[in-house]
Amino acid sequence: MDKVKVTPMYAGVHILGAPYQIDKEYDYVIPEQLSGVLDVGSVVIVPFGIGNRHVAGIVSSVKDSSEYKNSKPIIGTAPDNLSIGAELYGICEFLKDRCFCSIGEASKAVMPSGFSVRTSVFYRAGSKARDGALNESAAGILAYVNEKGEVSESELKAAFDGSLQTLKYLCSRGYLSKISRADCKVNTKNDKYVQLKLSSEEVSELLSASSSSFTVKQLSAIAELEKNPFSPIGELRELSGVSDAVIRELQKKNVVDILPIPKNRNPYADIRKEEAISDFSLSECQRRAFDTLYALYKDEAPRAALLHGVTGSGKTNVVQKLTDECVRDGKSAIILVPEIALTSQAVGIFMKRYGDIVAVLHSGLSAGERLDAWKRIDKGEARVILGTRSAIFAPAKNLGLIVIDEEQESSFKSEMTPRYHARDIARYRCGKTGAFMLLCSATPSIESYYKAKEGTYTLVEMKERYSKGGLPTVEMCDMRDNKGEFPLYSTKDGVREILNPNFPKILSDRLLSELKTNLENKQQSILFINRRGYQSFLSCKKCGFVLECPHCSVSMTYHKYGYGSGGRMVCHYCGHTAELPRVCPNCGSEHTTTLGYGTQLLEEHIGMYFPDARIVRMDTDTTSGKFAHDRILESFRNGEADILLGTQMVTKGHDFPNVSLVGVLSADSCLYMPDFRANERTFSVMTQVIGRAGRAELSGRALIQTYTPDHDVLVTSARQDYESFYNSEISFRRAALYPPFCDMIVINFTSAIEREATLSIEAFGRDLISTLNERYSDLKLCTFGPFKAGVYKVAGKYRMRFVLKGRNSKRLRQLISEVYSRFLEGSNGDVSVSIDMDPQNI
DNA sequence: ATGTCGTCGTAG
DNA sequence: TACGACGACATC
Repeated sequence: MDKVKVTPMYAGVHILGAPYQIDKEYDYVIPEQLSGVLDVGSVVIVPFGIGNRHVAGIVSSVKDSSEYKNSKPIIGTAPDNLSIGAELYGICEFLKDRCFCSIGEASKAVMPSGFSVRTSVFYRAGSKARDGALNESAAGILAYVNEKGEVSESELKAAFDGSLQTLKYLCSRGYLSKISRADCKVNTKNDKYVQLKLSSEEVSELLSASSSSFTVKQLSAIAELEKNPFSPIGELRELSGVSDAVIRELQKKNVVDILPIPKNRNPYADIRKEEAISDFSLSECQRRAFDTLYALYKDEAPRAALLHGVTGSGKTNVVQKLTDECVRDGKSAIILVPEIALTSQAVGIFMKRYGDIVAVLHSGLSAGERLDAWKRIDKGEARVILGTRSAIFAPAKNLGLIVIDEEQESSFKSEMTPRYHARDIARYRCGKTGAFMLLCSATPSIESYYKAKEGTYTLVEMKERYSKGGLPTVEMCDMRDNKGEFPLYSTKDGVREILNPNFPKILSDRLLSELKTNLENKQQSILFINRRGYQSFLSCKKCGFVLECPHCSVSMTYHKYGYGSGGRMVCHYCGHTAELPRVCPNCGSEHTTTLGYGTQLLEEHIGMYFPDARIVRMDTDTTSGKFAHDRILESFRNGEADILLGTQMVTKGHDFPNVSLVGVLSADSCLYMPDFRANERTFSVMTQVIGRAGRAELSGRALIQTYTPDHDVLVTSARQDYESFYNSEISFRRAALYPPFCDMIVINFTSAIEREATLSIEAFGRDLISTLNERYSDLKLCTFGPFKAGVYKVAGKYRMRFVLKGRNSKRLRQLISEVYSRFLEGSNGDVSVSIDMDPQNI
């Protein structure tokens, strides 16, 4: 007898737009025409709710029976039968369990790109219209719909304002019927560019005219545009020192166009696989590491390893050789890097090596590009996947290897819902597929190193530098002894004038003389400083007032624009800007002053000491444009500048053969942050930035300016002595009960209404503690709070938090999920809650 | 979230 | 008696 093939008749579906409390599997009938087409992970359109609104859902199971008696039928599928597949659907469930998000929110993180489904509502003539008196507006709407046949709700709203009640009335009386339709969209992201519409003659005429109808700011924007007549609006804003409003004004005056340009330039188009793969051989040390890792990779069981190698030990080479093997075996590899800026470098290396089977995934790509890459991976055409955090969701087929480079970086943790850590997803995927997970770092996170020591991961160490230069020599520069910088004089017109009387003493004599030496020897230097902007705050000498952002509880930073005197106060949290006040807003005194220093001031300062030095500054303000990052690094690498100064960005794994000096301006500003990971981060940053010196032939040296030269973290990082640092840090973590000896859960409450935030977090806390005592007393859990977040107010919203310490067990997550759902059911939307498992910032 | 249904208060 | 506001309730 022939086997009868049973086609499943029902599909379990999760509604994508459903909030957490009601996010569960709903059973739908699979209609005839869709039988056999649907599978776990398929995106479908279904009727939902009493009004049968058409909404998007994702198939979570297919089955031939359902408990539920009144299942509705599935309407249809997304275009191209879009499906994330069973493996990625599994990740969504994992995310829901770990991050307390809905399947819909999880799938948004996992799906190819800005895919979205919008439901629109239409009205058409009803079937059973009764006669009767209609008021004027109802009759008008009815006539309008009857004439057009079918009209969208948005059109009706526009044509007859506020007609919602009337529409409802007409529907309930059968005059009209409501139709819901869902359409799927792939959003295109745009960059705003400004295009100058004047010729250079017209511009010079404008600029030289004694009086004109343009303001100073408008003219400075035009002058800047002349140099680059087509530039991103953000870059123009920074370079010319004007706000968007000024640029919009120019648009009104018909001098510029503001154009939305889809982010669709493919930055990697011109990189092609080289004819012959430029091969290299591994050093003895690298070879040993590779052999161990290769054996683990070959093992069928899921394995994980931590590759700990000092800066410059050539971890990338080992990773490449391992990827070679993975590719040769016909498997896929996912390689994660911490930042977009680092992808281009990696892309160069990998494209040349593997050509067309490389796919790149990161948030800087256009929606179309990302969808493209996603599909190539999904079809199995691309097998070497390179990207940032979200690339961990790549639909790789036959996964063999996941590499996380610089695994300690906090950028692997998402700060948006779902607040996942790429490392956890990697572990989950490797567990499911038997792939090999490799974490790489010169300064591993304490958690990972602990796991490696405990044997959860295999620890592989590389202690030798690949290059000849050896480790840089490090010198602590005790700023308490610093006698101050030598004064600079100008002798213009025979008058001796001190040029830098008001500058804070931020550079030690040592650093200045080393910089001088380097300039004379035509070698390059890198300076690292932790703050951007010109000066960190504005304060009144008379009353002590400090200018705060009106929307946030932080002080505003002074930013100088260009090298004129113009500048504005900027909030680094919400982006709000304000004029520099002439007098103290509190007491009216004229004796206000700006204090502290940032990248801009340092740049200006260095420029005064070394007028002939070519300096580039790299911080978020100078890297807003697309590829600005690459451009700056490339020009520095090519020797077009002598000194590179900037924030964290300058510390990341770039190879600069001609850099022999690294200076850290204020090592102390990284320490003493109110975060239990402050030491770890400082150690990591210090080690990385020191490691920038002396990569090739040159021997390097590093100068660390500090007020606490004996600080354990600085001393150990100066020696590049991770082991000692780890030992002291791990005993602190053990004593104070911090990860890895517990898991932390932070529950954040945010509301524009201060009282609401306080009241709801208190209610939540009460419910949590009583539920814990009554029904979860078996859990060992410490609760702290509620208290205000470190920065209480951001962008006008008050933030409260509740902190839990305990073991991240199934049962703990159940408790949290239960209390969270209960809270959501009773909430009115004034307060938003987010739950963060093992946050990177406390 | 979103929409429906039932109960209650107030205007007519 | 009738209509609108508000809360409970369900979503396959």
